[in-house]
Amino acid sequence: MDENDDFVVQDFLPYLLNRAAEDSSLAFQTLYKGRYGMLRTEWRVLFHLGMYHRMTARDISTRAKIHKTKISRAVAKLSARRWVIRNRDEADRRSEHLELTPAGRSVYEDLREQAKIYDRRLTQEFSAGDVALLRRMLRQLASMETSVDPD
Amino acid sequence: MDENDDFVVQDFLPYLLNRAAEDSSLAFQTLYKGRYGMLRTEWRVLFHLGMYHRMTARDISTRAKIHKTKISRAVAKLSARRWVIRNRDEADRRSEHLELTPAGRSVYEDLREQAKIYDRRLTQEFSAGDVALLRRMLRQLASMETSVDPD
DNA sequence: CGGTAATAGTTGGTTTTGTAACTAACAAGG
DNA sequence: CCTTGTTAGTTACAAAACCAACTATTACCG
Repeated sequence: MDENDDFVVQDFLPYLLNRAAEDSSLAFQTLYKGRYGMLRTEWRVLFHLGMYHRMTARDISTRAKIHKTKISRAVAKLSARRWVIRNRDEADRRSEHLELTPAGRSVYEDLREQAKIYDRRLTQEFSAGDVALLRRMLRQLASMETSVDPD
Repeated sequence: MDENDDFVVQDFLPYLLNRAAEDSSLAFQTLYKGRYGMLRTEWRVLFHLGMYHRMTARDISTRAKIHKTKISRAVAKLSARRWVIRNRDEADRRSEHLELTPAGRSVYEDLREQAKIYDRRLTQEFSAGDVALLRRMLRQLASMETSVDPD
């Protein structure tokens, strides 16, 4: 237990990441919460459907690494609000395909626009190169693929 | 709502930050949970006391941006385990000064060592310069001061 | 086929968090 | 002093997350 070495827990990467994540998410959270009464998981499910147009709960679970129970409840709410439509797969009746309704899509479009603005505000104090590097490192830390694989 | 512009929500910084934070914290979380049955807030309180030796709940709240109810509960648990000692401030009997016991300090020392190792593992695939930049950017995004101000 | 295992999604019960109200102690102005 | 306001910390109740067991359906394999 060497007391006088260089590592300080305040620089511990998971700590810094969590702090940055919490703080940077806060204002945007109040936006989708206040404007649409959505929870974070609902917003995440919504934007995945906005991007990929047609996914099963399992697809979202795999891609976004969200547990299936959270997705199940999020989809239930989104579907009750008629923002998402569920279509049972007739070839495999266990799973169902999810899609945004036009109403759901307009919510998505709105929040996507807001996210874009918000993202710019967060990154404006950094150089474009630094921001690009930051995103690359974050993706790698999250063991996400850098490339966007098609369906 | 321009569909074919460049912004994709998957690059949304709060999303990337949250994913990286969750994934990078996971293994370490199982460590302090499994080894000491601690929650994240308890670990955070512990390491703040490990660094600063003597703080009030409010000090921790301010510095770590943790809500006072969470700290209250964390301190209650840490104190029940005799890892933290509470000393009421006789000049202002509302607040109490918190310190690690020897047992608490040895838990801290152990976890700090583990954190150091874990941090190295997380960052080893990046260059030292990139990691330094990453930490700087994360601190800035969390609106934390870069300098460590003394008590 | 028939039985066991695996998968998609849901539900229930327990923890954990978040929010608001609370107690106790101090501060400040009349 | 004594009312009003503020601060440190705790507690209670509601919302959300977590984990385990459950149903329904398909896959595998003797």
